[in-house]
Amino acid sequence: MNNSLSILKLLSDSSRLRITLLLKARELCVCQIMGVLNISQPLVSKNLSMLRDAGLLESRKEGKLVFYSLKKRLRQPAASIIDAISTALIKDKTFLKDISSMLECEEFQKRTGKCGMQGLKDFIKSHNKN
Amino acid sequence: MNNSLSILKLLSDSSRLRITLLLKARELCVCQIMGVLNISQPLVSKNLSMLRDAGLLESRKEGKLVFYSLKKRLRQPAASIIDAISTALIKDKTFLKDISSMLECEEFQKRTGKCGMQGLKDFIKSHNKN
DNA sequence: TTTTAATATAATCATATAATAATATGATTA
DNA sequence: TAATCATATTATTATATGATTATATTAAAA
Repeated sequence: MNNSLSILKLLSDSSRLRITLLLKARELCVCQIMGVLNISQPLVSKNLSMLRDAGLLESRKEGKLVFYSLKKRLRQPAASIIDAISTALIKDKTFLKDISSMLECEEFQKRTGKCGMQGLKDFIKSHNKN
Repeated sequence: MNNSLSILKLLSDSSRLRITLLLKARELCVCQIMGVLNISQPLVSKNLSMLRDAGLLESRKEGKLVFYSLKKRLRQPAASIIDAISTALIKDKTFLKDISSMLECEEFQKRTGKCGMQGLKDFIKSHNKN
C-alpha cells in the first residue's frame, strides 16, 4: 500500500503531474521543462529526482544537459494511473498549453542551437501573451 | 487538471485510501470504519466528508447511523484510478487485514444488534492480536 | 584556465495538512 | 425529560511539504 500511496502523493502535485504528462509525450531536459512550465530550476530538479527515485523516470546525460523521460514499462499501479489521467486530460486547458509550449521550445532550440534557459523563458513568456 | 489533482490528493492519504477501498467492497457506517481502521471518529468523519464532497461517496441516514458507500458510477479519472489501485492491492497485507476486520465487524454486530463503537474497537483489537 | 552554462543540493521560510481534543448536534432509549 | 449513542464540527498542535534563495558541481567554451 505504501508504494501506491507514494505514487499518488507524487502525482498529486501540480508541477510533478505536468512534468509527468510532458515526459509521457517526449524526452526533455531540465531547462526545457522550466521553460515550458515557467517554474524555477531548483524546483524542476527536485521534482525530477523525486519522480526518478520513485522509478517513474529515467535520465541520460548529454554534455551539460540531462534529459529525462517517462519509463516505457512502468509498474502498476503507476502505469494505469498515468494512463487514466492522461486520457482524462486530453482536452485539458493547462495540459494543451504545456504541450503547445513544448513544441514552441523545440522550434526555438532548433533555431538557436542551444538550451538558453533565459532566452527560452522569455520566448515562452512572449508566446503565452498571444 | 484541478479535478484530477484533487482526486489524487484525496487518495494519497492512507486513511482515505483505506476507507475508499473498504467502501468499494461494502457500504459501512462511521463507527464500523473507525472500528476497522482503528482511527478516531472525528478523523473518520472528516475524511468521509472530504471524499463525499469530491463526489466519490454517497451517504444515507438510518436512525443514528450514517452509512457511506462508493458511488456506483464515478467520473473519470476517479473510476480508473480507484480500479487501478484496487487491482494492484488485491494481495496487499493492509488491505486484506482491513477486509478481514470488516467481516468480523459484521458478525459482531449481528450478534450484538448495535454498532457499539467501543465494543467494536475492543473486538477488533483482540482479533488482531491472534 | 578563467568564465559561463546547466544541473543538483542545502538551507530556509511559509503554507498546508493530518491528528487530536473538546464541543456541538441529532436521534434513540431509559 | 434525562441520559446515552452516533456523528459532525471547531480549535489547536505538530508535522510535512512546496517554493525560494544561496551555493555547489560538472562540463563546455572563451
